[in-house]
Amino acid sequence: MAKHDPALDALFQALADPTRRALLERLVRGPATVGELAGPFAMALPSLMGHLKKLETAGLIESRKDGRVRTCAVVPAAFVPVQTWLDDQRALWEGRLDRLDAYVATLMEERADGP
Amino acid sequence: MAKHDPALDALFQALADPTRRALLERLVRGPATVGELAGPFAMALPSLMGHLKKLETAGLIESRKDGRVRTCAVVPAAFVPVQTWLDDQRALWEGRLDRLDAYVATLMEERADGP
DNA sequence: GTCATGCTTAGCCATTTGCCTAAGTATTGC
DNA sequence: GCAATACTTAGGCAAATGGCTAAGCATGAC
Repeated sequence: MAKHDPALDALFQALADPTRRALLERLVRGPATVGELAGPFAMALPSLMGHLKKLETAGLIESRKDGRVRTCAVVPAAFVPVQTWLDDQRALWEGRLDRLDAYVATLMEERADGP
Repeated sequence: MAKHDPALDALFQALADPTRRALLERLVRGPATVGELAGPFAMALPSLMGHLKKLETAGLIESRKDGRVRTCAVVPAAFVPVQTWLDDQRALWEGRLDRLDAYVATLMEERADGP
């Protein structure tokens, strides 16, 4: 059990912004240049670059510069820790339900055996 | 397609903090009072209450006050939009791979039919 | 009633976030 | 070379975040 996973902090934080999620939604459909990514957004380029930087720092995207053009692509593996954390919580929750079921079953049996 | 889902903003934001994730990790195991939740944390009570408030605002937990004790419980359904967004992105990514496969297959056929 | 308990409210403070404009750098096209 | 293109860097600014202390307000125990 990780007591405090900074990678998860960065991942969830990166996903918490609508602009960054929109960028990812675009990039899962295929790589794009910074200019192409910026197109749909009513935002100054440096602001958008800031978002790309955060996505890259979190590991959610990678980018390479060819000449004067930077091309970005999503890194699907980066979503795994997020998915894993969510799955873990669901497993714990369901485990709790199972124990509750077992407990209720025990109560029922005791009642059936009772006076 | 939601152009900008504020609920997702709040959910991911809520999950981006290690203290709040730790609180959720505790609560998926069962309900707890504010005092019980605060126990393990080296943090002043008002700070921790702030985190609980954010979790509740995001819809990830619910709380009720009985007498002077407030009891909190996780709301598993609240995770659904997060999971859905992740699933959607994976589906889009996989769709892209499928189209890439199809494209490669087309190329291969063309080459086979070629001069 | 009085006091301890368990939150709650109010207010302050440092840092981070998200956005901007302006100016700079590196390629590419003519 | 010279200009246009595509980012990039630098710096500023308002608002949000995450933490604190101090004081307040119900409730439960005695």
